[in-house]
Amino acid sequence: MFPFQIFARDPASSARRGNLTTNHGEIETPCFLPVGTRGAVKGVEFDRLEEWDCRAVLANAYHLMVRPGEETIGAAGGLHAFIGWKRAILTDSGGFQIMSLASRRVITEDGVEFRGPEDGSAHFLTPERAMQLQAGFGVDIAMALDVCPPFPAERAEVGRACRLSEDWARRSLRAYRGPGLLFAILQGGTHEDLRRRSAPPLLDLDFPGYAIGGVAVGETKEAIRSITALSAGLLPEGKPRYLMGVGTPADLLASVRAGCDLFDCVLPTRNGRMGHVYTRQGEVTIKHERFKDDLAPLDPECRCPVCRRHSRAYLRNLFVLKDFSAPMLLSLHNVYFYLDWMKRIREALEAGTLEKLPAPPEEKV
RNA sequence: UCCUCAGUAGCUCAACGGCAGAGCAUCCGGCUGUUAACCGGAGGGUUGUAGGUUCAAAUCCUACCUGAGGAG
Repeated sequence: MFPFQIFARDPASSARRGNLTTNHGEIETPCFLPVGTRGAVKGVEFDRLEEWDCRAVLANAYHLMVRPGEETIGAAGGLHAFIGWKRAILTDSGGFQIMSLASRRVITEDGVEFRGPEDGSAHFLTPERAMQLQAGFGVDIAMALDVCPPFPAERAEVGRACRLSEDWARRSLRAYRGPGLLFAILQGGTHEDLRRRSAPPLLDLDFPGYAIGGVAVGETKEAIRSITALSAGLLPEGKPRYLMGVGTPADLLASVRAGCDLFDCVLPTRNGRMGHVYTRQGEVTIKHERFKDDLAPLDPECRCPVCRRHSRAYLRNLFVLKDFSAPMLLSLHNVYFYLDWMKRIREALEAGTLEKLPAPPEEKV
């Protein structure tokens, strides 16, 4: 039986409610995966994620290859055992690092060579190597190695990224021998024709799932929304669609409506550490002086342990004092908020009320 | 009572005759498959006080005030 089943649809949009079966439990979609690049969701314990019914986290094969290395993870019995997480793990292959570490890599038809200050040595990543890593880690969802161009980028560069990503997807599929599901990634930047042209060859390869990549790398919000909607429509109806790296709570709702099923984003954890939190009322920058004596919780309707116990004034004080608990507590709230937001989206989908679900404002409180 | 040293941004200190600066703090902005508990911007001064020397003084001189240390 195909691991992805859809059992409810939104009559007013392309949104669907599904289940993705993995070797480490069911992922109820639409689903948000907290980002744990190096095998830890920064500031948030796995106990909490389990308690909050988080079904999957994202890690990064490239970063784990650099540190601690595949031997260490292999000796531990795989990535789940090494990090102590029993539920599903999705690993990105390192394609994003081709963009984010652009100053320290050389890209060729064969693969990409990274060299940098992490441990002083060079690391070569090919599609085959990325598959070997992810297979050895024993992850539940592995990603093909792709090339993620930044925005803005020359059209020719985006076109080259599309061709390489397609070629590398083919090589990834041929090389992957792991226990998980392998997803391919659609590129094309903001160019509708490149997206349209890139999708069919990938679909011909018949991956069990497809991702939309190269989104939210510098474009406007409008571009993010339109590319996402276009790309989702190019991907198979019956397979999971993973929108990589997106986004804000409002982005997530819009993308669910566009037909996406899986999401990850650093915003809840990174912004939590930076003192920026998401609430039903809007976004709160906790360091602002106006919260100095605000005894209300971050979000009065939030049921997270931080909002149940602490006031904005207290959290601001911790943040201003640089107490280690501040970034942790704010990340905790944000991750809870994201997981809860996706749960509300799923419930609305099941109840057929998604159309009426209001997105949290992106304005500041 | 005398001697020595020190007083510069909220704090710690630079500048030692030639445009008064930095770090931290404060305030503001940014962050979308993490090189990020990060990056960027702004505000903030009668240089302890009062005189003097000089084209020019935070800087040199005099007195006073405050603080630290020492002597008696």
